[in-house]
Amino acid sequence: MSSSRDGAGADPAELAWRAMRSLVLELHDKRAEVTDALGMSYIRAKALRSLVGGSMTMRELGAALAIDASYTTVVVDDLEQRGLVRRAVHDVDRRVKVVTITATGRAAARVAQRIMDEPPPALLALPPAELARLVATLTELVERSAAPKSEPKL
Amino acid sequence: MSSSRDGAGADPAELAWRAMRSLVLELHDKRAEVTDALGMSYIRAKALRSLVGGSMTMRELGAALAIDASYTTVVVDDLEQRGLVRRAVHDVDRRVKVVTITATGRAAARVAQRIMDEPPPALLALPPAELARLVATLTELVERSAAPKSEPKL
DNA sequence: TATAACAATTGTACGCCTACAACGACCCGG
DNA sequence: CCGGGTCGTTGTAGGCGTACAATTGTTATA
Repeated sequence: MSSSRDGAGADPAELAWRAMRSLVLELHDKRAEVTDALGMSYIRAKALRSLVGGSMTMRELGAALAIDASYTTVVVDDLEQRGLVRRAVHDVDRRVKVVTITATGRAAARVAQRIMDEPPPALLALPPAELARLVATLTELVERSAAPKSEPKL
Repeated sequence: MSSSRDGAGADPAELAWRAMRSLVLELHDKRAEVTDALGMSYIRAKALRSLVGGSMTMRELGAALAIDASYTTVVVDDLEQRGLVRRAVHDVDRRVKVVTITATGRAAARVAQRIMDEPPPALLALPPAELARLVATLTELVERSAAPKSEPKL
């Protein structure tokens, strides 16, 4: 019973994975920081970040946030009341509404983005060579984990 | 505006951090897997995992989960009704109740732990040398991030 | 012994999110 | 023009957590 003990995984891959999860989930909960700094729920901040790239329809925004259409209305209502977002009727199709981020909304989105992208101090203190290797390994892991849909030719 | 663009962070540390967050939060949402597999909320699964190490009082369990005393009652009520946990009055102090995990509860906790500890396939496919370097770097990051309380001597 | 302190419970109210039903306004094809 | 489909909205119900207030049973203290 030395290989499947309670909390002492000896497998290197498992060790790496647990360390990663610990860093992201426990040691540096950026999500909590964001909601705290902006005074809004995480999904609202995510909506703002989504809108930085350009205006979207309610439907598109809901899809981007993976939330229900009705809840999309609730979220946009809230953001609009805060003056972070504007709603306008689409020019050609008057059914759809186009959500556009405002200047203040953009500022809030920037704050959120900066908080989430700010690396832990320990990461900044890493020797350049070691950091470079880490980046190489991690980006490869991301690529190989992201939707391995039957290798897109190439 | 080439250094502070919208989503193209050039800083290596930032790249590493974003990759890590992407892996843990988006690409491999173990938390969702656990709640899905066990049919219970994450905090309930966390309660079970906490109890594997030994019985705890309601108060201790609440502290371990960082939840309110009243909500601790709710959680334990639920786990007890599922037969995953037992409540007993403390021998010496009859105010406190000792929560003990059952055999089935232990099995559920094991399932949860296994899901969360299971590394992404891409991580398992890494060359041993690269994996070893990754583990070394990550564990150091964890150590340096975890409560840097004025260097405990030594 | 009176009284304070503590553990657990119950109850209430709220915030956040999911899921679903129903509706009005609108577009589009027949 | 009419009927079917789409878009956004409103409403409802529920799960999950957080945060308090109040209560009961029990222990410790003055």
